[in-house]
Amino acid sequence: MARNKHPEETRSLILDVAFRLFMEKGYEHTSIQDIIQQLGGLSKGAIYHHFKSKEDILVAVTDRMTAESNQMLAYIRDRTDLNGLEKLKAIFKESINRPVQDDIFTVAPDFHKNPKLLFSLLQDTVEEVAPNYILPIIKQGILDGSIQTKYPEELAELIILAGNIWMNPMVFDDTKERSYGKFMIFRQMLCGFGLDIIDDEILERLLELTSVYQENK
Amino acid sequence: MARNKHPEETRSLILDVAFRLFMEKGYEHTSIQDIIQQLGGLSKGAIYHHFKSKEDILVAVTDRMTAESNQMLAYIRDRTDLNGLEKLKAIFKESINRPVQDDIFTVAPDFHKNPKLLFSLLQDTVEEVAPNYILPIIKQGILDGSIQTKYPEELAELIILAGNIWMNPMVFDDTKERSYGKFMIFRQMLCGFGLDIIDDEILERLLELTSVYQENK
DNA sequence: AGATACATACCAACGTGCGGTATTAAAAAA
DNA sequence: TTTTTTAATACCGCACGTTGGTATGTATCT
Repeated sequence: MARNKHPEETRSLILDVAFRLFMEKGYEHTSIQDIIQQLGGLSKGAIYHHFKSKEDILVAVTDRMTAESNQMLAYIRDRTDLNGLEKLKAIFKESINRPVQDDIFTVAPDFHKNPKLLFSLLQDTVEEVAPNYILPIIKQGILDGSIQTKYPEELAELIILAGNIWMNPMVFDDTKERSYGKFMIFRQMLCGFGLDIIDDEILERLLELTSVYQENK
Repeated sequence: MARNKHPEETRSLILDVAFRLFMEKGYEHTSIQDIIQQLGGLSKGAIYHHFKSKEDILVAVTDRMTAESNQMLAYIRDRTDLNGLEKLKAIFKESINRPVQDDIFTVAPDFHKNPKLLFSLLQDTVEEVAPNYILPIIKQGILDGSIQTKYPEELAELIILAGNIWMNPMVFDDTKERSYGKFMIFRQMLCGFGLDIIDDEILERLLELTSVYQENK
């Protein structure tokens, strides 16, 4: 096969295929051969030209998964018209409405059988999202008086872990009822921290989303 | 090598070695060969006589890790002299004092690089511990009036996930200060659910433990 | 005799490295 | 400006070492 003028497209194609296969069959049960076959004409050398290892592909895949979401987080974090509490509220509202989730929903992945991918997401949540996006917001909230806590780092981590991982209906394959219960408990937890950021509008949208996920399986 | 009169000892030995290696190098970077070498004289046939796959060894390892803890949970769950809230308190007190943790602490494992093992523990927590041990206690608490919630399943899951996974200093390699902060946030969370089960005695013991872990690394 | 507890030899599949080739864009020469 | 050279890039495809797993053999137990 001839050389491609736009290598980024090849790279992107590899990621497309890898993402789909990782979701469908799991990272560990997807071989480089599998990716090559679905790629149509490309060779092993091509893959190892663009990525230095299979694990490197996984990193790129998860990066692309979270990139869009992180952009939104950065935007809200850097707004100047909201106080800390309002920013938190905005984040949960947006993270539910944004299509990042929809993309993933259409694949209907099984994190249930994908420890590596889940772990990757966990890591990203704890090492990137919590300290770089949620923490600054909470710190601002402490300064402007809208949030009270003596342990902002840990609060940031707990909130985003619960919200992003535990509440994600894909991770533990929750039923609609289960998701609803989780959400109510999550809401109560936030209230316990003095964070009353979940309103009925958000709640409704969440129930819609979980329905979509249920139907697509 | 001659045949062993007590095959359970061989089985146990395999698990000992596997456990140590899984902790030190991670499940995926531990090969069957590695285990054989550290086993001293035993062969591949021996391993595959006692376990049907590498994954099967992992399951056995995690089972052994949680067995002791689960026994304690069952004991407290079935006591008749405590109400629900008191049982919850007893559980957190015991889970910190019990030596299961100490065993693990001496190895100073890196869950940080061990997606499979962490996932295994996560699964056990959600599918075994939460529904079979914590949930019955919460349900009892609802009946006897010591606990109030409309979503016992989800509350059980969140509490035990936070307590067993998030608060475990090994999972995300926390510093002493980090552990302290997490614990305080955890305490506040529980209070938010009307569960005032963390007293100063528990808090002190926890700080001791995390110190031990820090020194052993 | 038959089940158990291993040892040995082997296999297919895997991730990865590498020598080679075709294609391109940029620099140099005309 | 056009042509030529150069060096980097995009890709091929096979070979290599390792991996998890199996089939078969053998000694030892009940």
